[in-house]
Amino acid sequence: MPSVYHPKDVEREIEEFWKSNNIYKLVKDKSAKSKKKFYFVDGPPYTTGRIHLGTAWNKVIKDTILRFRRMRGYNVTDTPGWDMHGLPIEVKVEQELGFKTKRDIESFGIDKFIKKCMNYALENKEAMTDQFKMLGVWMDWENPYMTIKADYINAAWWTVFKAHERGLLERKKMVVNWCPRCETALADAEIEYWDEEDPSIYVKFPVSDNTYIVIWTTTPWTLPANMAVAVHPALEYAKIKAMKDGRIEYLIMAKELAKSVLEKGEYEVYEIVETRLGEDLVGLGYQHPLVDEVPLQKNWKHAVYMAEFVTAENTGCVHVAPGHGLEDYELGTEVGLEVFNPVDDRGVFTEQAGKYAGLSVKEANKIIIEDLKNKGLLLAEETIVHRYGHCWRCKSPIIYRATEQWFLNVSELKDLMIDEIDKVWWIPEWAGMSRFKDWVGNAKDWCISRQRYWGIPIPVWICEKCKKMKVVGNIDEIDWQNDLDLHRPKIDKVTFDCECGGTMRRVEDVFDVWFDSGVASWGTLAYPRFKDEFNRLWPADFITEGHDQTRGWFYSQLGASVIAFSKAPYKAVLMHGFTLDEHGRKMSKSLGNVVEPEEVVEKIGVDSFRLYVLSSALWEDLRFSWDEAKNYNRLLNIVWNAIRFAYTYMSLDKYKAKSIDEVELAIEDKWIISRLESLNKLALDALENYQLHKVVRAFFNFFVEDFSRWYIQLIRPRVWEERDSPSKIAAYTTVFRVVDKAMRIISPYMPYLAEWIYQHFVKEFRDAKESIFLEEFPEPEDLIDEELEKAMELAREIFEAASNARQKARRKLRWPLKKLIIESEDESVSKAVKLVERIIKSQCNVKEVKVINKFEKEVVYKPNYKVIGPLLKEKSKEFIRHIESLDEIGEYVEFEGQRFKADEVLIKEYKLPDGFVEAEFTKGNVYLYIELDDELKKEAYARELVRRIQEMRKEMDLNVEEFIEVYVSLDAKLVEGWQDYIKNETRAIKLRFGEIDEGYTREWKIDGLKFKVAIKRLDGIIK
RNA sequence: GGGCCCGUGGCUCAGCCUGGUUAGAGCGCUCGCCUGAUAAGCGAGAGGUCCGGGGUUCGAACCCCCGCGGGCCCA
Repeated sequence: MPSVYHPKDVEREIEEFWKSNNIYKLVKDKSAKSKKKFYFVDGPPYTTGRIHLGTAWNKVIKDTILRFRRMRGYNVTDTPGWDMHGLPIEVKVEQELGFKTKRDIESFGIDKFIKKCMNYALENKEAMTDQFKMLGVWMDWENPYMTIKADYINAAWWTVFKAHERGLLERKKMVVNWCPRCETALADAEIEYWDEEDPSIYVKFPVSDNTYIVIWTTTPWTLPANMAVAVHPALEYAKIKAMKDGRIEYLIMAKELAKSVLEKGEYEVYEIVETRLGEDLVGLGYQHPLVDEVPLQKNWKHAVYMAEFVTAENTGCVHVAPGHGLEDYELGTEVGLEVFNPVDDRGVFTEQAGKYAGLSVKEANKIIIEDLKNKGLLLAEETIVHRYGHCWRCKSPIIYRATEQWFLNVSELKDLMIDEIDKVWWIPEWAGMSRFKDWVGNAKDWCISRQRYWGIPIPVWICEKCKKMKVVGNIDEIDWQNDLDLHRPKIDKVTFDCECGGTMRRVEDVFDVWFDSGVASWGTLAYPRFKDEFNRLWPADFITEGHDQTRGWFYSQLGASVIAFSKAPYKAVLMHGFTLDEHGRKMSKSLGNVVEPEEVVEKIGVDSFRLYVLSSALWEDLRFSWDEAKNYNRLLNIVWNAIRFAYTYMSLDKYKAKSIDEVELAIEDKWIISRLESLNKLALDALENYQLHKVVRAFFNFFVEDFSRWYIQLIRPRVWEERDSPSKIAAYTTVFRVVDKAMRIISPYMPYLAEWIYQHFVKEFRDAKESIFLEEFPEPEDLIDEELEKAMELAREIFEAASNARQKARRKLRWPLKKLIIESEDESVSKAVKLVERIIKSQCNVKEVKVINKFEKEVVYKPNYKVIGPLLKEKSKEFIRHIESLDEIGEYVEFEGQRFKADEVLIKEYKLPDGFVEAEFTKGNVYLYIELDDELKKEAYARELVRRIQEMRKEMDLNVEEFIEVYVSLDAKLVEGWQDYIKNETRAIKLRFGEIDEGYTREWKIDGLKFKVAIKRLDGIIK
């Protein structure tokens, strides 16, 4: 084994091994034989071309779960998916071609444009596949599901057909989010909000000559489409007589808001002349403020209506434009207002807007404000910073427009959806029960149509003559040749003959891309073209995505599935967090804080990366910290070194695996085996319950803390015993069991290193499978001994306390000490210590360990001057002398007829007997006797000498098994009785004291005593 | 305005569901130790109003309520 863990080498070797031996396929074949199914559906990443840290995290979670399930004997579905349609790609291609509007696309040619989009998606898919593979993600990369393929499109069409059958598909005029750049409708899920500065104006709508009703708006451009004013029925409104620049006006607005509005309008004096409830204002007519500029407005009557959505904010009177607001539209439909929308697809005013025709809404804002000012209708003008919606792809501010769109009426299915949410296992629970339910509870009908090109064509054909509608639910109803045929513009040429003799043509729209992925749980199985797999697998056993998918994929899938099957499409959903930078900010190019997965993997290796991202609660955001990530590399290095230590000796001794029943286990062996089984139990439970982070912690706690830092230290002497020593074989057997099992447990998390260890360590000592991933995930065995685990815990605590005491007394661990006294009132301590006494002795390097209830200490009372002084003043000295004369001190001290509480006037101190140093542990104290007698000193010197000879052997670069001759310029008496020990430890054939002979020589110092050591190597001489 | 989540040493995070020793870990810092796992490793020390306030309880980081701060989503 190489002396240092180089993740790159490990990854390269294992990747090559997997590839040339077809391991993934072997694992799949094995998995395929199982009857236990595990249907996982991949949330398809959008083919943007590069994965980021979040996507990497996402796939690592999935891969870890899938590897675990395969090892648990499940037949795992691991089809990866790709989300390949939609605006993001269109926008990218448009940018590449320098296009500004849809007209550019039309003149370029839709067919060529679609081809570009398709190539773009396919190329990106390839690039991203490589990136995922680089993370060790084992999925069926050769056979992914793609939203652009015929089978998949068929699934989408079939779903819409189902909706149609159930009367849930509807074309209706509705106010929708509209992107003026992309010239299409957008779903709520496609809107990004951020703060933006907008005008905030108060406008007077003329009721009569000098009377006005005052409204407020941040979108002056919607005023040309104003049709009404809404007031809240129960709100109190006031008519106010107000004066400004010598003119008197009567203004109508909510009474409680009047003051602030009038101040904004800089009115000098004002008084309320009349108040009325909102409901009493209904029917009050007014003149459209821009009637001269928008002549069409003359055709309609404008008046006040009441509406519940009005709140006591701004003026309490709401400008209503049914063509530009959802609530406005709903009110308009209710009371029969005209839905006037003089804005076209590009966000430009049409001829209907009179004076404003040809202006974009943004440009019109300024001019409209100017016009209102000139007409004396602008009460006040300010700006406001508020959250405004933007197109998720091109970032343009959206507008609201009433247009004809296709809807899935999912709001009718809300109750069913919520019932289904209850049946799903959510991890964490609040992801579904609180967050998701809240979103679904507010769900509106789903606008699934987009006026775009690169998407699944909506399979609705309408007769030009009689308007009869046909929904195609099966792609075989039309003539198609290859997988990618079913796109625009080809599909647009397909027509059907109508019964009426007319021709049916397809509506031009394509689907909202969220609808694509919404059908993934059956689309990936090519249902309904093929039914077997679907019948066997559906619904999904497990999905996992980030919390942004609450309104995204969790929702689109639930909606589509409830339409198609009246049932949730998944049984368990793990919601994970976002990756943020280490300060908790979003990673973004503009902030310059983006960390690329490649960079991380390059620096610390795939396994470290995977362990890092799986180490904290998955549903919480991950603040990426380089220091933390690097730490996992360090931990793996410890794992490596621990295994390397064992490997060195086990391979030297040509160890062959034995069962633990065949050897006589020492107490520490039984202990680490018990710990191993505890880990096994915890890991299995955590993985089955999707608590992935718990395993990472437990694993390192076990492998680094228990195994490397403690167990290996305990067995070191056993490892150096002669070749056939049963105690050594028992240690090897234990080590082997630990490594073998622990690697299988952690292999889903760190596939490369675990496989490497399996190939180079496990296979060396036992018959093994071709790959660790052909092994079973270990089943916990009944070898947990809690009493022993507790006892060992205590031993470690005592060791730490003893180390602490040594540190205080400056006694190196290498120097043996006479005795260690453990003081504890806890009955269990003495029992536990007995169990592990040998270990405590050897680790603490003491000759004797004793447990007692009470360590006798001399009690010394010292006067508490701080208290005594102020209390007794000039008598203090006398009092102190009195105390010093007492032989014994009870609870009270009598002095000149007064009683003092002893613990108030005295400070009680304990004095340890000479030679002892104290330290505490959780269940008591330890007392270490640190005085050295001659015998101990000889041993200490011997150990010091051994240490130095070893150091020199290393400097000479000697083989571990090589023999030497040693000369030491010391008096042999100093190590009397320890000469054999020294020879044994250093593999010295000869050990001479006195004069230095020849060989490699160095000067040393022990305890201030200077001397020389010379070492001669004995080439070729074997004892 | 509403929903959800988060707030624990300088930093990154466990623990909270299911209340119970002296609240843990890693990193960083200081001081040591060990060493044929050695371009490693280990220990100790310092460092905490568990966001604040109230409540329930014999007992609250944990359960409840009210605030404050941050994030996401909605209006």
